[in-house]
Amino acid sequence: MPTIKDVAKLAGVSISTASLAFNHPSRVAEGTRARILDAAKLLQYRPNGAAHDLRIRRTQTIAVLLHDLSGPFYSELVQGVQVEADRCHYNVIISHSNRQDSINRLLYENRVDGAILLDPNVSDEIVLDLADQRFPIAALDRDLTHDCLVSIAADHEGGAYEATRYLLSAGYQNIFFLAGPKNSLDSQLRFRGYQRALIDARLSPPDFPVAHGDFTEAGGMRETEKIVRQGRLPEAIFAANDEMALGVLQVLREHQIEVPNDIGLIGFDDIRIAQYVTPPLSTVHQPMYELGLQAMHQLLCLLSGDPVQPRIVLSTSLILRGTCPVLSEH
Amino acid sequence: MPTIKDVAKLAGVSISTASLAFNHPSRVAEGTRARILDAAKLLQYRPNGAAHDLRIRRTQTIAVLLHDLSGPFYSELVQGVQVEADRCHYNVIISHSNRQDSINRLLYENRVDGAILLDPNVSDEIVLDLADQRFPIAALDRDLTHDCLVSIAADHEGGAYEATRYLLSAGYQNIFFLAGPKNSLDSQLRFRGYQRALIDARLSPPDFPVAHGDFTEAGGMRETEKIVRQGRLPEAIFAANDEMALGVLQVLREHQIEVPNDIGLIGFDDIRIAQYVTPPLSTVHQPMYELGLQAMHQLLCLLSGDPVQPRIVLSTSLILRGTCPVLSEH
DNA sequence: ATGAAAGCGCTAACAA
DNA sequence: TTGTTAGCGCTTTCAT
Repeated sequence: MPTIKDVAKLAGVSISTASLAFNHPSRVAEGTRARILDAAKLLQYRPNGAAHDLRIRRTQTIAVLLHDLSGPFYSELVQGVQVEADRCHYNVIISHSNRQDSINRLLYENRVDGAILLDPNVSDEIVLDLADQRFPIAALDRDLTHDCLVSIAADHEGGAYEATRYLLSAGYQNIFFLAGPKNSLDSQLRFRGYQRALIDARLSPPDFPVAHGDFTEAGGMRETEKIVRQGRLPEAIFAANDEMALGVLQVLREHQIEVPNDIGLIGFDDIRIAQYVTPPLSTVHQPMYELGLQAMHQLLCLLSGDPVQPRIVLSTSLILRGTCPVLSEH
Repeated sequence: MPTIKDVAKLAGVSISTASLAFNHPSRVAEGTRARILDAAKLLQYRPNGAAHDLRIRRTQTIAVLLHDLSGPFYSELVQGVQVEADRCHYNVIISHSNRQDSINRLLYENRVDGAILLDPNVSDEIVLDLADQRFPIAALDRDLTHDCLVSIAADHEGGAYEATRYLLSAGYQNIFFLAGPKNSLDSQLRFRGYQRALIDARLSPPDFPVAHGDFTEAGGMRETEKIVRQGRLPEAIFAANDEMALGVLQVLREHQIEVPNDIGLIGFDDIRIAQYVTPPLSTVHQPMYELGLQAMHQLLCLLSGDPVQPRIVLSTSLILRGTCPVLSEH
């Protein structure tokens, strides 16, 4: 494997001139440069990235850690990240491993200049530890404060509040909340919004009917089965995410319970499938693209020492489709 | 930023002993090791990956290049890759940039030990050039031969043949093929399968009714609109991918053309949405997970010098759902 | 415009 | 078991 040394030798110049020819073409005579480039081509020279990075002490790369990349959901996020990264000539690599050493490798070994984290597998502790070591991080859907870190999230609580309020205004009284895993911050925030809407509407706190799914379609089915079997059908269900709502919809259909006539349903996320099911799923849209864009933007500010907004919350929007009545005055 | 030198100094040992403590713990006395680890923790030492990689001349990392990561479609592929990589302690990074320099960086600058390519943006020429330079590659959905390269693909032609044959056996005669972009190998192969099925069935080659979409839902809609407007509705449509089939379905519904009674439809890929639309889309399933697994497996063989299967074709399977009649004898 | 030389942080002979 | 030493391939002063 040829090195820059071989190229220099073949071109009859010193190593430094060869290096110059690649990195600052204008600082080397045209003829010399041509000779060097020719030599490189002839030898099939491939620069060694590790040596380069070691020397300049930067990688010009940021990592995006996702624990799950199913759905165009994350695709949009990455799209946003990519656009902003491209604008500033940064490179993006995505990792979606669950192996701890693989994560460490990226975060702890200076293999990237910073990271965007959307991965519940990485504990808050680790995130703060990294930030302590001045590793710039954009954390999505976390509630963390640190001067080397920015937090970005959709307004989960506000979105849930709006959805619940809407259900209420559509005449549904008894609204069931299908939560996500107990330790999910997103789910907790969405529950809070739901709760607040109910309290606001009734003045006295009711006995919130809640079950915990696991954010999967199967989990949604399971919990819905239970509800149906117990014969205590609510007037509406607000699912903490669309995946579970998909499961709800399916079980409801199996039992010939009509949506939205017999029961209303709203999900959260606005995954692509939401618009294809029958009836199309009403849901709370998260601005994933914008989230990605902002995350990358703030991260770049962190990297360049520019002032950042340490905490960004982006608005969601309620998408009314077929699983709840569409009120004209809305 | 502390280096291994600082750690060594604080622990009162030489640099090499410190290095040993990290890389071959058993080769250093327990007490010494403990001191070194303590020092590292105290200093918040972070190994420098670039220096490490430069020295050992390997990255223990492979790149997966995707031009599009929407859909659980690619998620499954990556899942397969990851599982196999984990088994062999390799790291995986995913890149989904379209910027040429970003791609080069990964492929041409020794930043990874090998790559899995599923990205039509990278030309066959470049792929062969890389292989020439002994950069190990697993190429998906390409027709390439090289001793430093493995080709992996689903049996596009066979899958299309089976789907078309099925449509024929279900009684549809006039079957329209909605192709992908003209330069797409996948689309070409699928067309070939379709063509062969028709020829086999009729003995004399018919005038194949074909239109070219662009593999998107919007493209599917556009082409279907044309067909409908011209009033020359075929008995069935075989779409070169599910995205386009989604568009077909939608336009058909808008025109109150009933599927599968008025017209049959089969797609290709088995994206997740396929099972959620109404009626659920019949399609040809590609074993994405298996494809990813095999790609990574062969790549690892290439990397370790083990014998490889230079060309792997995995079977597809016809998934019968609601957009074509389900024949009992099938 | 070009070259000599130092050194980025690390690993691995080899020697002690 | 530990230390000495020589690079890995590259960029970048600083001379010339």
